[in-house]
Amino acid sequence: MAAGRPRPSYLDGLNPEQRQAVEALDGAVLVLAGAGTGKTRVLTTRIAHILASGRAFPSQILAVTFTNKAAREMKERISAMVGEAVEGMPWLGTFHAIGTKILRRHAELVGLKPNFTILDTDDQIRLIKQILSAENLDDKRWPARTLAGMIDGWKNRGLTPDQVPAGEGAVFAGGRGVALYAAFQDRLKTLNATDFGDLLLEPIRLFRLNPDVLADYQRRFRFLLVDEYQDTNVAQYLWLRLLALGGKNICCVGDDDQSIYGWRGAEVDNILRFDHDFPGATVIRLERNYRSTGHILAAASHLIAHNEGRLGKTLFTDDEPGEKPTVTSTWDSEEEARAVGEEIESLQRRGHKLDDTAILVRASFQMREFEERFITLGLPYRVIGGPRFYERAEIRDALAYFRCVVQPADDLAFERIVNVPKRGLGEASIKQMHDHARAAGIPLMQAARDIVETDALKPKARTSLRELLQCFERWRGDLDGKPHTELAEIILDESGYTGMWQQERTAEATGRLENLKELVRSMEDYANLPAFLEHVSLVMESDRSDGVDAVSIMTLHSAKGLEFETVFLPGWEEGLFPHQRALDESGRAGLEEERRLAYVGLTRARRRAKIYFSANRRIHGLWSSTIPSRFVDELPEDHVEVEESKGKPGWGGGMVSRFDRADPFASSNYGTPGWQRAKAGGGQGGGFAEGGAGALERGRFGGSSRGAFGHASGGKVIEGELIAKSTGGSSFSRGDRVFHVKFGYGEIIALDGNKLTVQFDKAGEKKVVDSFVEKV
DNA sequence: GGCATTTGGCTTTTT
DNA sequence: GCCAAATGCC
Repeated sequence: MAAGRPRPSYLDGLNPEQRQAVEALDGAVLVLAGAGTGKTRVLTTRIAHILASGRAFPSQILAVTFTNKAAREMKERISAMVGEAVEGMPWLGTFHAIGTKILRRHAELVGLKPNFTILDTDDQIRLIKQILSAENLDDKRWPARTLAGMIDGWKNRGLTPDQVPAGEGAVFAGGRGVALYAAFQDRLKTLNATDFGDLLLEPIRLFRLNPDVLADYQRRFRFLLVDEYQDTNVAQYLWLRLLALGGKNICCVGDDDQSIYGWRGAEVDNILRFDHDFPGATVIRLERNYRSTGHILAAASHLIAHNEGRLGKTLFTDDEPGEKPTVTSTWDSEEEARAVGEEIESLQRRGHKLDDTAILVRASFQMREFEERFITLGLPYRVIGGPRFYERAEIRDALAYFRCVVQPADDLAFERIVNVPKRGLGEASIKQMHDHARAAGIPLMQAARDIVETDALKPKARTSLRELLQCFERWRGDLDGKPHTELAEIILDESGYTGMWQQERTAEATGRLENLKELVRSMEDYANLPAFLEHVSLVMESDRSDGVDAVSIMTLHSAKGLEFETVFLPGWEEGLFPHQRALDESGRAGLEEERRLAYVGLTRARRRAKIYFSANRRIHGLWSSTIPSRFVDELPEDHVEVEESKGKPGWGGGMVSRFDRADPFASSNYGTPGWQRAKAGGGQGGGFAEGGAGALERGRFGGSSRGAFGHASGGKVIEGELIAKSTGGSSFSRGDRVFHVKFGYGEIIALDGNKLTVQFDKAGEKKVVDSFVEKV
């Protein structure tokens, strides 16, 4: 791999923009890589190029990703290009893994010991619960989850307790939010633990408090590379920015149109502001798409063009136009699943592989209907995502045992397993230990040791606690003596943990025992127990794909980065997609993120994209009539095919059946908000009028005066902003009784255009748009 | 302390 | 309507 050669082979096959992105090594570079434009290829080739050209040693390159999967993939691809040199790339990993590495090296500087534990979300919440109950706060009124969410939010924004804006902490527990955050941080330090947020926040604090340490890393990292830059949160941005100070060579790759994690703290602004943050930055656009056919790309591009806050790219392809994406309406979600099932079977008959097929849903509750249908059909499928291996109770219990052996001060782990299996050590016994531990300022396990020597506990409890403690002593003594996998088995056995599941003799218990075996097996790859635990807190995946040809079912979020020959996109209905909550909570920004999600969904398809919406869907148990998603309207007419529903009657005509029976306001299909607005005629009424009227016209599928996807008059409407543009059309008046799908029954107490103030019987006073309620 | 019943919530998810 | 968690009872 001589540097002198005119054109190293790894540059072969790159298009001019990709090549520019690979070769522009100096200064700040932003690569705006549209969907399917070869983003990962550019990133990995760029690293190969840095190495091959001798600009830096592997250890001088910092390359960060979000997921372990992405990091692994990058490692593999780089080593394929440059050989084993990657072995020496110690700084390629997730933000959290690299943060941990830095933090362990300098733990003392931020009040931790190098062997600190990393708490996952579950531990974090249990700890917060303890703090809340110690403060005598009613956990009904002030749930630990809520505070955990707030703390995560602050950490995502890089805020330590003293930096939280005054007003923000005030909303929790009567102004005690920030104090509780501070208390939580204190507890973490006492436990020698961090949560995920700290893995970013603490390095920032470390760097700020110790400029010499920072300078050291700034010197070390000659090149910085960041994957999925649109997903970075403020803390990650600050972290990067500190490291990049002094005119570093930083290269961020991302796509603002695929930013779908705003709700967990990602700041699209980071990418939108890049050239402001790094003056003189080179911006390179990758717009040549190698994935999808022309029609799919056109549909996706046209859809995403409805977003305002974007940098703008124009994707193009040399591929044939191919099949137009289809839009199919169904009567209800059951028929939708049936239609998708039939289509897949038909594709299968024509020789398509199920592996090349995916169903991408907005919310996971949608999956069940497809699963049920596929079971009936005998169609193999796999659900991607869902509960992760290490989140399963048995795995967490086993890990807690191991943690107690390795880290006697790990109170959370000890508390988790002290009475699992049942040892007669209930709440009362645990309280004893807690009180003593707190009073003496010692870890729980040590407190337990003291208590065993007194007669504070009943003889029975005392004996079993003593036995447990003796076990831990013994296991700890074997840490160096026995191979760690063997020790792990001994621990699970002698503690009675495996015995507990064996006794249950249910299919579920068998599965759990399998998982435990799998856990022990996976330990073989690590040198010892501590090394394994270190790894497991950050990584640990369950995707054991079994090699069977099967349809993939997953959420749109987990589909990002994947691609399939055929993609089914069901549930394109207002309220579900875009999701009502995204609109309510984040208004326009929420809508744009939902639209990006739709864009991500469409661009997963190589040759076929099939969109569905159904007229009725069960939401929280209630059958509700629904309206096609505005995203359907935003697809370009010329690039989309409208299909008749496979099932019998489409919309207008005498539909009957289940809906009528299950519907609380029976026989009133024609009285639903959609119909009322349709009757009122087009743009009136604001709210969903546009979608509603259009939908019904399309519903008959006779084609309408506006064309299949003609845009109705009136501007875009975003719920949550409660646009009052309607005049006259409203048929409501004060005192009317109304029904709302979410809030139930209530009485109108005030009107303002199409905005109603309703006193709901159960939900209290709310402001709603009239199109959401119906007269009763 | 363990089991049965009631309650509440219900978008997306990584580390 | 369904599920997990929390409460209440024995």
